[in-house]
Amino acid sequence: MLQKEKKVQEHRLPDLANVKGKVVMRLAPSPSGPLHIGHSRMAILNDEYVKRYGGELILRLEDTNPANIDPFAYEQIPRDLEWLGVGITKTIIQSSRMEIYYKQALTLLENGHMYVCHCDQEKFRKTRQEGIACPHRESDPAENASRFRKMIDGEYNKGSAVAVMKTDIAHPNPSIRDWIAFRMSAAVHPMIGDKIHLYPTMNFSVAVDDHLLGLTHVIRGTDHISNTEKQSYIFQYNNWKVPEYFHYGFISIPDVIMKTSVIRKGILSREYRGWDDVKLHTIMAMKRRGYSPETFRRYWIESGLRAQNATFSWEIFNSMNRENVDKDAKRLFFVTDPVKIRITDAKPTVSSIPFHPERKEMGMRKYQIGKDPEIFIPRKEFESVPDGGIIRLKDLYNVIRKGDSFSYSQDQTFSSRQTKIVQWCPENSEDFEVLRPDGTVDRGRIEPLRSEVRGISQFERYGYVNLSDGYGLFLHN
RNA sequence: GCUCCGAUGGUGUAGUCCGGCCAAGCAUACCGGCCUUUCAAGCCGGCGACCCGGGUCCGAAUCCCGGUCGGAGCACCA
Repeated sequence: MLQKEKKVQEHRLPDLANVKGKVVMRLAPSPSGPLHIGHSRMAILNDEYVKRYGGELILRLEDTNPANIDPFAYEQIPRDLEWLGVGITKTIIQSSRMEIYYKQALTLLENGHMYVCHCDQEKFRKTRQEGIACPHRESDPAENASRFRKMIDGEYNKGSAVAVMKTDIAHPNPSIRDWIAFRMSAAVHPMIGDKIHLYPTMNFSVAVDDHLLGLTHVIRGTDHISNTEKQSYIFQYNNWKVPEYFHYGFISIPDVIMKTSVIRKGILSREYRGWDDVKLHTIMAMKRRGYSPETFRRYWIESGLRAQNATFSWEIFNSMNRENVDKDAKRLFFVTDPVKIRITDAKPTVSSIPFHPERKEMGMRKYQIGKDPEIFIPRKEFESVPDGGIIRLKDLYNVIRKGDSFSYSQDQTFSSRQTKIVQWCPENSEDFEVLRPDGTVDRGRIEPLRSEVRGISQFERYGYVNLSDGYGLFLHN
């Protein structure tokens, strides 16, 4: 059967400014854990533009803070991106580029654009807040360079020396005044071990790499606006061509833990089974529940990249996903909190219900129903029928309540508006559990032919459920 | 406090750069209808918005000024 093509207005991302031929863009997650739904936005937006204009999409793993790295992320992030349909053309890891950063720093130091500062953290913060230069700011470039080499060699401890980018000590925005470009860390880096203890800060390595990689366009959140200005000093000092920047507004996603460190803690404490726990919104977890990658793409394209902040809408996201999964979702009856009822003196029959009302080629669900059958219906429905009341067992027949049992109704007419239509399961149905993302479990009975259903099913009058794991994972209504 | 940004219905957006085709489009939610069969699907229909005040102009959601409200940044995180 032909599905009527639904008229959906095509949302289109605005054009990028200043495109000359191909574009080079990047994704720059920190490997502190697998990607979650929040990351999927920047990934898809960048991917869309590279696909529109042609060019390169570079995955740059930003691991210059050894204290916040999970080795698993290095392998999982590419998998997450692949599942989302994001086409990476090149992957680089910042921790393997230390020599490059050091070299750039030395040049900046020698040209007097950076200095090594030995003020303690408190003092550094205070003088900068007041817009006062510390004595180290005017030290000799050659001396700065030699101190920096000592930092590389690990001759200073954490906190006793930092390398600072000279900007404008009286800049109206205090955070832009002489910002820290390198600091010492005692931590052992999971990828490069403990041989290196001098690390660039994000603003330094990002600026250097954005240039070296030849980025033409950078789209990132508004939270990076002041970083863009900080980074512009490096471009200026080196006389580098500045990429085109665009900052999009922050989207807050309700009921989602965005902090990877919090998730990791929950995994360690066994609150979550792992990164793909149904209570989580990592790409892994959402994939497992049954969301389709097209949903992510469509949602983020429709959201666009306005400078305005917004709230993520699960209603809209789920509605889009429903459109993606419904055509392949076989229907099944799932009876929660089941009550077994006997139907007396019924007309023996074979129930015959399509797996999908609009796709008859998917076949029928057939069950032999005898003369005095016992079946299951939801307790809620059972309790709402008064003695003598009538209910329609969906796709079967009408029954009338008689005390605690039911009798077959001679009158089989009904109206979907006036008669209660209820899903049911035959006696040989199985126990079944559905895990919900709020951590609760719905227990009930599922019809035997569930064994023929893989992937996502629509449990009629209940919701969409992913059956892949042998038990149910609730997707959405 | 300082720096910067934004403001279209319940929610998400289109339109704003280059003022008229916008008495504002789409989606979702909601409401109603349809359907011998999903009181959470499907189809059809309906309700619902340009933050406020001035200005420019024949004409403003769109341009200018002021106000209000909201947000982001102000780390030896990214």
